[in-house]
Amino acid sequence: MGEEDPESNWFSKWEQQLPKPEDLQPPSISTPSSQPNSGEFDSSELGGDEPARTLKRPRLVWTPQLHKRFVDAVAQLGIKNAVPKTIMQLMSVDGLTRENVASHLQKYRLYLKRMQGLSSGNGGGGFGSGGDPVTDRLFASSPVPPHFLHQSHPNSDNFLPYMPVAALQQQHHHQQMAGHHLHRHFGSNILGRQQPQQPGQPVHMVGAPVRNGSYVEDPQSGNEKKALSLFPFPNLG
DNA sequence: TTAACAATAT
DNA sequence: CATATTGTTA
Repeated sequence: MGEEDPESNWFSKWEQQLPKPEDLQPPSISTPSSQPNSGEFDSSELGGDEPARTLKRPRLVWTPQLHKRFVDAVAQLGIKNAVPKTIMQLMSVDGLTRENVASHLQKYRLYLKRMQGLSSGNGGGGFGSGGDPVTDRLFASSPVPPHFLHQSHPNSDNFLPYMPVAALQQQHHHQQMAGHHLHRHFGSNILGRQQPQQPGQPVHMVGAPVRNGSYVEDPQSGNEKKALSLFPFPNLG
């Protein structure tokens, strides 16, 4: 009885939160009658769901849209302030955690670094070693600000391009003391995370975790953990 | 204690 | 390979 299937809980809700299906809608999907609910599940599914903490969520699928917001946030913040927490807050993506951004940020930095050292005219048609076109595909789908490749001057403080970032408002409230639980009442937020929608861009979530394209594994059903990297990009094939 | 970062694991 | 997770340091 220990193991259960918390996935479908907040999961289905996330999907409903989709902002708008840009133009992706492959044929033969949308089969609502088939919810991968492996039967057994907790019947305590009242409005007091708090799956945000403690439960493991499926691997986040970084869609180009999500990455776009990521790069956008980093660009606005500047490399200097581009730290996971700030980026996450500026992205205003529901459900996104600091760890999620941190992990992606790490890879993104590697991507930038790689590009710097390798920006030698290799226009010849052949990507040299290591230059996996597939790997860059995601990052390539988003324009990388040029100043990203610059080194922050140790002396010059921050000269951010523009910082209307009122969203950086940190919750200078009582921080959750470790060792005690705190019951909270969520309104429309699925996750136990508050989203300070302040800045001029009251954008909501972008990017779906799963839906026509990527798929998350099923912990109960065998071991088929095949996350397909298929995003709706007819352009970048 | 939190958070960033690096290294590692899945 | 992509993301998660962990370890270490600030």
